[in-house]
Amino acid sequence: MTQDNLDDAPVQAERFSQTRTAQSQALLEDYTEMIDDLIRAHGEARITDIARLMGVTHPTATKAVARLKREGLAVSRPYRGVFLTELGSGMAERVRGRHRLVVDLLLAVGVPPEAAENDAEGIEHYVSDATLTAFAAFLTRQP
Amino acid sequence: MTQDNLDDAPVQAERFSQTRTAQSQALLEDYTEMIDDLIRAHGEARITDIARLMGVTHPTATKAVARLKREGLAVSRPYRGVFLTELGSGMAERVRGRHRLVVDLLLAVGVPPEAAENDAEGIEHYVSDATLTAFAAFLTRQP
DNA sequence: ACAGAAATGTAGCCTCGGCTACATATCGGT
DNA sequence: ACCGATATGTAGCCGAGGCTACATTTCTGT
Repeated sequence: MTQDNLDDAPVQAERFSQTRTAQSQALLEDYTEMIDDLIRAHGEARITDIARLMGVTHPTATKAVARLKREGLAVSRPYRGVFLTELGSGMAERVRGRHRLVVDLLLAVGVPPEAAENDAEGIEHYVSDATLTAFAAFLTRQP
Repeated sequence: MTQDNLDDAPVQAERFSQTRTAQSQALLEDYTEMIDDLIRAHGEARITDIARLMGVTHPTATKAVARLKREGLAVSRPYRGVFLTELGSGMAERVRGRHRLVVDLLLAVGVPPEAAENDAEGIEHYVSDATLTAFAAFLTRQP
C-alpha cells in the first residue's frame, strides 16, 4: 500500500466505504443491546435509563429510539417503555455474542480486563464474520 | 453488566463517551495517514488523489483537509498539494505503527489476510495504548 | 385527590461528513 | 500562446447525532 496508491484506489476506497457503513450501524447496535440489557434486568427499557447508560441527554436517546423504530428494530408508545421487535432481539443477540467474543479474545492475548471492556465497545462494530470465526477458533485452540 | 445496569451507569456512559470521542478522531487519523502515504509515494498529496483513495468526492476531501488545517495537522495553499505539519507527521507515524500492529495481531490469531486488512481499518481507531502494549507483548511471545 | 416531582415529548440549534452543481484556476498538447 | 481537459474551490443541501429550553404527561406521597 505504501508504494502504488493509485492502483490500489478501488480497494482502498472500498475499505473506507465499508468502515463508514459499519459506523452508521454502530449506534443502532449499541442502543439495541442496551435496550435488551435493560429489558432483561427490569422488564422494560425507559428512555431515561437508556439515556443515562449511554451517557447522552434524553432527547438524544429519544431520537435514537425513533431511528430504531424507523428501522423496525424497536417499538414503543408515548410515555411507555421501549421494546425490541424480533428483528431487534436478533440483532441484540448477535451483538452480545460478538461483544463477548471480542472481549474474550482480547483477554486471551493478554489485554488487561478493564482495557478489554473499554476497547471492545469500539472494536466490536468493525469485526467481520471471517474475523469472528478466526477468534472463536483461536479461543478453542488456547483457552 | 447484565444484572445491575443502574449502578453501572457512570462506567457505561464513560465507555460510550470515549467511543464517541475516538470516532471523531478516526477521520482525522485516516486522512492524515493517507496524506502521509501519498507524500511518501509521490512527493505531494493532491485533493483528487486523497478523495479517490478515501472513496469520497473531492469537496468532501476538501472539507476534511480544512478540518486538518484547523487542527494544525496539515497545511496547504490553493491549487497546491496538501502537506503535513510536524504534528501531522507525528500522528501519521503513530497511526501507521498502530495499524501495522493491529494487522499483525489479527494475522497471528489466524484471521485471513484480506479480512485482517479490512477490519483493521475500522478497529485501529479504538485500540488503547494498554491494548497496544499487550498486542506487542503477545506478538513477541509467539511470532 | 391533588400538588409537586420526575419522566417523556417536542422544537430548534449546532457540527460533521456526505453529496451535487457550478465557478474558477491550472496544466498540457498542438 | 491558446484552448480544452483536468483539478480545485465554493455554495448549499441533507441526515445523523449531539445539545438546551420548554411543554406535557405520568407518578407518588400526603
